Amino acid sequence: MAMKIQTRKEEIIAVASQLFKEKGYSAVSMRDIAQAMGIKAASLYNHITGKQEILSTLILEVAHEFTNGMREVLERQNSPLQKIQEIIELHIDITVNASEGLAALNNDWMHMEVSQVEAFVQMREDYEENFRKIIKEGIEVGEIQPRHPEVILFSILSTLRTLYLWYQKRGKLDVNVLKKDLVSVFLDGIVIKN
Amino acid sequence: MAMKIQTRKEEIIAVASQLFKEKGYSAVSMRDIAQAMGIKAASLYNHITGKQEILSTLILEVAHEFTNGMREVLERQNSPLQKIQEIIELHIDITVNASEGLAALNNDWMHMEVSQVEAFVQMREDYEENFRKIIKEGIEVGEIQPRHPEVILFSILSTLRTLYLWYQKRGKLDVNVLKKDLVSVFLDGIVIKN
DNA sequence: ACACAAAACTAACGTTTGTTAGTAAGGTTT
DNA sequence: AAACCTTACTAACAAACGTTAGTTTTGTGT
Repeated sequence: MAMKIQTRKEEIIAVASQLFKEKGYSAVSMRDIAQAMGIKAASLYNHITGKQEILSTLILEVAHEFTNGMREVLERQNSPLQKIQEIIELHIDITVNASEGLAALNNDWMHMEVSQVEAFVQMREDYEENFRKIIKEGIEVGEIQPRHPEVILFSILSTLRTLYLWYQKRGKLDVNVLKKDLVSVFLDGIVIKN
Repeated sequence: MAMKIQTRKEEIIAVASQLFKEKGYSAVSMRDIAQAMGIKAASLYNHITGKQEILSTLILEVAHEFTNGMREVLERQNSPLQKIQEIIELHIDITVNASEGLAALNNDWMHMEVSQVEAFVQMREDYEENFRKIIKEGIEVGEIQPRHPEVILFSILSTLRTLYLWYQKRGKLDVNVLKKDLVSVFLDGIVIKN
């Protein structure tokens, strides 16, 4: 369930995120956003300072959800395998609830202001480093197969990051089924052993 | 090893694909491309008919590599599991050899002409449908775990499609190690069974 | 009914966009 | 040396861009 829209600014960001998802940030004009809201472009500036603010608000909002989610996973101090399962579920939950911002986060982060790009890249690297440590720990304690950690990290993260492209297109796959199957694919693989 | 550049048109497309990868098609101007080549924007039009032609040439080139690769996989008539392994290797090979066009193919296909978008989407759907059939067949003959085929399809394909973002950033992972580990992650999973 | 703030409007600005026209420089063929 | 491509150039175009200024409409509280 999406959060109820309260302010006009949030409404603009919601409409814009939809358009960004379809065509990308650079291909969406302020006039496009305004038209989608039934107003004129100049009117947008009563609520926001500029186009870049729409983008960065949108991206940093979702980025913080990931950062907070990761912090909670680490705080619970479960086993590496359980942590990985929780991260998979975290991504699925965010995708289901905030899927609009994910396209911008994945594809348009480089169009924010320079200082914000730097902060974003740092956040993303920290996130990946946390994930990498969990995988390495799992290998060390013998829970995870001794594959190149980078390959495992990238396989899981790629899938989770592009989930938004896929969810809702394939008519309403149940969230819990998705969680179960996705965890199963990554943890157990797809092969049936004899 | 990238193919040696022969015509001036190919050179333009090579330079443009690099820029598209960094900022996206819409954020790259003809003047940007020209400057990267050390000439003026108007000079580009001696070799190409317009900006969209650069994009569609680039995208359709790579798309055909995938289509041809899939056809060869199907022709060899191996077992479903072997076919999946070959598809994974196909993507890795294309990523290593033609990584520049993959960003445009993934993110900017909607900026082609309408008729080309339609052709592209059809090609992509056919490709996915072929892959889906392989997975379903694998489940039927008992080679693959009875998970939702869509989840398996999407997991593998998401990873393969965004491989270009990772490869070469993570300093020169050996191609054969990558193939082996990636196949292993998807087929066998990451868990060590007792 | 009046005042005030929120949010819309029109009009315009300076840039940047993709692209075209016309032309000059260089190399190769005749 | 003349003719001819190829490929670059300058100059300019109309359209679209993000954004600002100033003004009018709309809704709410007094």
